[in-house]
Amino acid sequence: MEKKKNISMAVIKRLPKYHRYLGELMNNDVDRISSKELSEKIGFTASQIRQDLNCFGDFGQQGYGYNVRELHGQISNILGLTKVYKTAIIGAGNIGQAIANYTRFEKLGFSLEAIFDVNPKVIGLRIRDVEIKDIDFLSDFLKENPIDIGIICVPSNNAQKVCDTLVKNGVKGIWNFAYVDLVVPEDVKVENVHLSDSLLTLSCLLTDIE
Amino acid sequence: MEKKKNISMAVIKRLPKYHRYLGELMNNDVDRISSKELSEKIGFTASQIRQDLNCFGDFGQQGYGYNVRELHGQISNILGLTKVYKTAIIGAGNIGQAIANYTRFEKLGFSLEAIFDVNPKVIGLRIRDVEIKDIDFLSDFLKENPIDIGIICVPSNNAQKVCDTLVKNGVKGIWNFAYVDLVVPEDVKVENVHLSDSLLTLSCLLTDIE
DNA sequence: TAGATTGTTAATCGATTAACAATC
DNA sequence: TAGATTGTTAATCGATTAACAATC
Repeated sequence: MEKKKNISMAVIKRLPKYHRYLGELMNNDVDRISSKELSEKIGFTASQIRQDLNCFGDFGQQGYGYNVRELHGQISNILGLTKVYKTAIIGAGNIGQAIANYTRFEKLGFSLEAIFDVNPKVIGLRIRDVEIKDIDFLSDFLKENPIDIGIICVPSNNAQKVCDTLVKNGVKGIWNFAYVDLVVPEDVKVENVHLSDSLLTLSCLLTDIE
Repeated sequence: MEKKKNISMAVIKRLPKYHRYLGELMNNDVDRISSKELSEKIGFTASQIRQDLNCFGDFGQQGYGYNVRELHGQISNILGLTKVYKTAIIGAGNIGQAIANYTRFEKLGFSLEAIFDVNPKVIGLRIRDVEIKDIDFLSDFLKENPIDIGIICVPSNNAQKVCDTLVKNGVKGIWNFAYVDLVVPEDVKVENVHLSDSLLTLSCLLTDIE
């Protein structure tokens, strides 16, 4: 096993979109596609598509294009969708509950193992068969049940503390919905969903200036 | 009023982060900050910070740095936070309800005017004093009540249809949580929150390849 | 074989960083 | 005035696009 060292973040950020479009093509029983055709659907240039894919291997065939099913499988592989990731949600507020209720993530191979919260009113409740546990037991739980991805949905002021607990107990992936930038060791990966940033970006695009 | 024509998306995407960090500095009663100090906090280079800010004006002062309160105000202005945006949520499922329950967006000047759904079980319910309306009345509602930003939280297969209705009734900003790429006229801006893409990016970062 | 389309190198474009004169 | 720090130009770096030989 060797790290994907030289793959730029720009490329990685495009991979999920390839995965999605190829999945749709598969569902529509399309067998093959050229970079040119895919380009028209997905909105990247054909050149960029070929460059991106060639970061990972020679998946195409001259004169033919790409086999949709095979390419989808390759990208699934690159995205790490061939294994099951164990996840835990910390914070069962609005966003935590929303994420817990999603079923799409399960289908992609992300298994929700536990939910934690501080609020006695929600502790003991169940979301899709997963009981909300007292956050005081987070550390103990992680020691017994290794988790791959911690999904942080607590208020910003508690997020770093929760993050530290996760990291201390071996969690290597953090999906962070709190509006803070978390500090983690180098081997821990953080992916932020900063909804306010997203909304402000939109607001900026809608605004003219003097 | 003149368009921010030559500002790259890379710069725009950083603005919310400036806004957030400067807001925190203000809360901590910091009066002035140099690009170097801000660089250490925010994680961009000092040079990049100065370049970014100079896209919009000369906000600093040689030998002194930037006045925190003034710079925060300028960025609020650039982000369009000086006006109130009227928003409507379409789709009162998990994510729609979560967004509706957020109060931070109200504080930033985004006012939730209405919520729509197809499900008779939720129509008539209220989230923070906003009643969930029948989606059949969306078009009529928009004609009477101009909306700046439509927040699409319906399932992917209905998203484009909802989007078309919004656009047809003058909505210029779409905050899209559905997992599709929407087609809109050039003068309509779409900001996507594709949670699956985000999770898959994280999964990719956690994965080694052969 | 002829046509199509890849993989890949080279050229271009854009974004980031470095440097420094201007100036508070 | 001396020191600090900006605004801005120039240099570098990286990402995208174009071009085309290789080859199915």
